[in-house]
Amino acid sequence: MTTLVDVAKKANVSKMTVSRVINHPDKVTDELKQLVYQAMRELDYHPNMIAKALVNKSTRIIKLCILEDIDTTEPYYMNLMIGIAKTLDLHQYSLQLVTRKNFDIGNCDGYIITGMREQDVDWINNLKKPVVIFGENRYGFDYVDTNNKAGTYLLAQLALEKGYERLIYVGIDSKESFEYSREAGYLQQVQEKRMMPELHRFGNHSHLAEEFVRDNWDDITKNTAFICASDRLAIGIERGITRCGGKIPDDFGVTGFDGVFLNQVASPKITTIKQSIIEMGSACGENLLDKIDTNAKQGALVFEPKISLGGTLRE
Amino acid sequence: MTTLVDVAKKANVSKMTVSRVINHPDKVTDELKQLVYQAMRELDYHPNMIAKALVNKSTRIIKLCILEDIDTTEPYYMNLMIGIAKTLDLHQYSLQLVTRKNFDIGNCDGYIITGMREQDVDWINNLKKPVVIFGENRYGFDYVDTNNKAGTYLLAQLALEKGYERLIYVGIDSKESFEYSREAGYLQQVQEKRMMPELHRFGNHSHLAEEFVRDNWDDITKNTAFICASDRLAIGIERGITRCGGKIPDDFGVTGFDGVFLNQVASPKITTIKQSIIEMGSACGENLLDKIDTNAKQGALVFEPKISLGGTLRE
DNA sequence: ATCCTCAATATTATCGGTAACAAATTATTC
DNA sequence: GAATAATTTGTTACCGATAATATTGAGGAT
Repeated sequence: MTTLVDVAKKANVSKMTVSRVINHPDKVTDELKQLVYQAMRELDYHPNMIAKALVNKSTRIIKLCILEDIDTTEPYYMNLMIGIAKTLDLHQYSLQLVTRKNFDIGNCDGYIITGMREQDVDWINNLKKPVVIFGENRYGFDYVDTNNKAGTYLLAQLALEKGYERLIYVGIDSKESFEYSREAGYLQQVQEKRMMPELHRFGNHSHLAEEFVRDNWDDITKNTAFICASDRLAIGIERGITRCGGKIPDDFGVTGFDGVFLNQVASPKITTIKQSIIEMGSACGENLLDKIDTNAKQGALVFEPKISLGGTLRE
Repeated sequence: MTTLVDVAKKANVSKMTVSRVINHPDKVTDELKQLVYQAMRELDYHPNMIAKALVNKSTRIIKLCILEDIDTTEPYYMNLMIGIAKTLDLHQYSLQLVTRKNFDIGNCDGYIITGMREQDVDWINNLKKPVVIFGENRYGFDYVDTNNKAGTYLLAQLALEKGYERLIYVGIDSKESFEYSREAGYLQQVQEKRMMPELHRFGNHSHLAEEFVRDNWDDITKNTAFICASDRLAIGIERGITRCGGKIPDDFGVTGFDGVFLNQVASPKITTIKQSIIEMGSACGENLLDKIDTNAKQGALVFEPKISLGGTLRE
């Protein structure tokens, strides 16, 4: 392994100059800088992160804290982890998976938190290290998420374009920010078209949505599309309609949200919002590392939603 | 953060003595050792891994090299990674995901390799850092795997106990060690019972197994059980039998192998071997870290298979 | 020419450990 | 009981980087 000193010798400067070329290039004359760059190239120099970490008193560990229950059959967290790990590995950081319980065991340089709820706010505010939240929030924490509002807005728009005349929103019975945003997207679309909003909320289980359809089958007129807040609910609606003898997509439309795994099981596949969780995970990592380096607020990083066409809307 | 020096002061010894208590406790008198332990406890001392890494010229990075294509919807690799990461995090190592292509970018302390084939042997032999293979092999590399032979042996035994009178083995058309072992398990069971072995091999796709059933439906007598080398093949067999009007499990039995995700989609669920990939991943990590510390061969670590009962065998 | 700035570069100390060597203590031998 | 060997503990140097401080040298003012 070539070190600073090797480069310094080759360039005929002190090792401090080499260090400065890397960390404060503006404080070195161009002439020397060129010499140093040249030497670094010739020796294929890569800084030793461990030495850096030692003097910076850093750990090169990032903790990923998942506050909700993990369903390992959902590739959601797999993708999130892959995305985060990709970035962290690139910078030679190590990812540590923690829960709220073992959160405080061992040091780290920063946190990525997902599944945050209102009750976690105080706790997060008191953390001493940089934090990035995966999932939108309204408490001013830096976060990365899909544009939830735009997602339902676009799906509702698409449903209307396909000729469905009534839009029923099927939401998740929860006070989380993403749910409000998804409702807001639906509402905005419906209001722009001067339609009657119809909202229902359930726990995020397919059978609850299915029951809803069966219980209200008589009131569900043909040419209705259901804008659902999750694929899970959408699958329940789809099943309910099919069991009641309704025809998808001819007489009824269904849209979901999330579309990672569940969609593979549904038939026909749900028209839904496809989130690039891997990419978003990477972004979480990048944001957090930036924040650690510069100590600067990162703000919100919002990914624009992409519609994944299934067979639950016409055409 | 308390350091060696803090502990040394408190215990009234030199920091070298503290270091020795940690790394070479046999070279320190019990008396001093007790003093030092006491001080460490009182100050809640945890060694700084980064400093350790610097002086040991280690990177605290382990590369996980997956040589086959990753299907992110299969929780297989997710679980493997979770298992490995769990162990590595505990020891403050960082996991880096690499492919054969970007394998040489950046340093590391050791490798975990999965999906190894014959053609990779020379390459692995030439690696300069400790290696543990995930998946059995016959080239003397340290590895972690399920006892593949015992798996099919047990499933075949179970099928016979349930009264199926003919056992057909449906294997994967590949020269990999695990496949030979699974065949061997079936063969041993069949030979012990002095039955005629019947082996078939296909690429690992459900539709190939399904076609096989349809093409040979006339020759497939009632009361036959299919011992398959993978869940994927088992699902194909299951579908083939059902489509041909056969009754599972009354007239036909099916067993699989692996049972991570696919099994959730099958109906009825396949009776298969359940592998605790997470645990095996942890074991890979432990083995590798041991190997890095002690430089000693770890040998093979074989997990005994557990049968996961589905609905594809009688009773 | 002398003194003073200010910028560019070099030197030194430090992060928290460990190995190699030196010193001190104890045990063994004749 | 002195000489020597063996064991235990302490000192020093070093791993590879960076911050703080010291040094050098060029240009400006007097």
